[in-house]
Amino acid sequence: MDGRGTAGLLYLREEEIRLAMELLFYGYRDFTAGPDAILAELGMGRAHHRVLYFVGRHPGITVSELLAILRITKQSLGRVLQPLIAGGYVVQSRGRSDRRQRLLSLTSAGEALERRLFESQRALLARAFRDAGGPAVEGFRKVMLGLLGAEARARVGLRVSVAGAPVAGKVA
Amino acid sequence: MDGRGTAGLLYLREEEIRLAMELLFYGYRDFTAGPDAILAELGMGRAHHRVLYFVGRHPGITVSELLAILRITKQSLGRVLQPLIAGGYVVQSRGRSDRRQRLLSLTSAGEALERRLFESQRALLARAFRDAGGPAVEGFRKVMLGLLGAEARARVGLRVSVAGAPVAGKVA
DNA sequence: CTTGATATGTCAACGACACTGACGTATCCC
DNA sequence: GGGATACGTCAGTGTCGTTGACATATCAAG
Repeated sequence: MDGRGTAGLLYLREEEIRLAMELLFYGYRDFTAGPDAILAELGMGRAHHRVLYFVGRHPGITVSELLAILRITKQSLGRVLQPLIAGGYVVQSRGRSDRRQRLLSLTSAGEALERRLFESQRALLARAFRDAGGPAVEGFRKVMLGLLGAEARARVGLRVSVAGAPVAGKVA
Repeated sequence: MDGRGTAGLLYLREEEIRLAMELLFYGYRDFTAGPDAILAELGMGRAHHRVLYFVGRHPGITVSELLAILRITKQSLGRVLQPLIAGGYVVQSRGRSDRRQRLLSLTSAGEALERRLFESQRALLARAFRDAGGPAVEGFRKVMLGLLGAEARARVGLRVSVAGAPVAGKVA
């Protein structure tokens, strides 16, 4: 009736791809809206959140490692890290084996703020997970993992493969 | 053995949430890397891509509608729209029923560029979909939809519910 | 036909967050 | 001692968002 033939499949395929693109665009934006609002009140932005998050996840992380995760320059990190240190959210300590390193950790104030930002996103994500159901969450992880480059996949890959399973060992 | 009791469940739950957060962070970044590189060669950025994308999706869209989708100010849009018009990627035409409106459409050059950007992301997304499998893709859509706010959900919600089904009607 | 609302454009200033390039210091390691 | 490494910082630039103010064209209603 429409004479599309195989082109019809390509059309649907493209629609599926574009739908996913829009879900990622809107989803990422709405997912970050909560923390953005909280941070704005404190005169901070998304870059501060990222530092708080990864320092919280990796206490004692070096500046170099943090730069590699965020993929920004040290100049960019400095602009956001200094206020966090001055504001009492992050502390530096010299490396024990290598005294050139500055190991970063959260203060209790830093932990509290990171927790507050986390809870904002946790609420949204937990609701989305609950509404979608367990198998859907598993599918979500699979697809998202496929979007990661080699470097990022190496960072989270192991955790994806065991997510949901009651593993007692360290997950970091 | 570790005496966690119910706290253990909460711990795993939090790990699951943090994993999703990191997947979204790394995934969004790596997903946009392809277009970013192409656009950089043309002296454009991600904002130009978004305009090209949504104008391509909605030929004849008004400036107001585009602003509502992107959630930016007209000043921000202007800075990115003017170069696209000057570069011959987008054309404006006065609205027929309302001559105040400037309806936006892509030129053939605009369509070609949008197509090039699209193909870059399509390749990545198609591979992720294929590797993950059909049910996983369905789960991905469900979870992502749950992250959208009411406004964005109204824009893509209908399409999500019928995605994958061979619907002949209009999908926009 | 005047008048108020609407759609759009634009000037100016600013802020957040990224970049390159260059340089300095402390420390490590050979 | 000397080169490499880890980190910090100064200076300049670019993208992309913001607010505020103002101009113009057009619509829609009294």
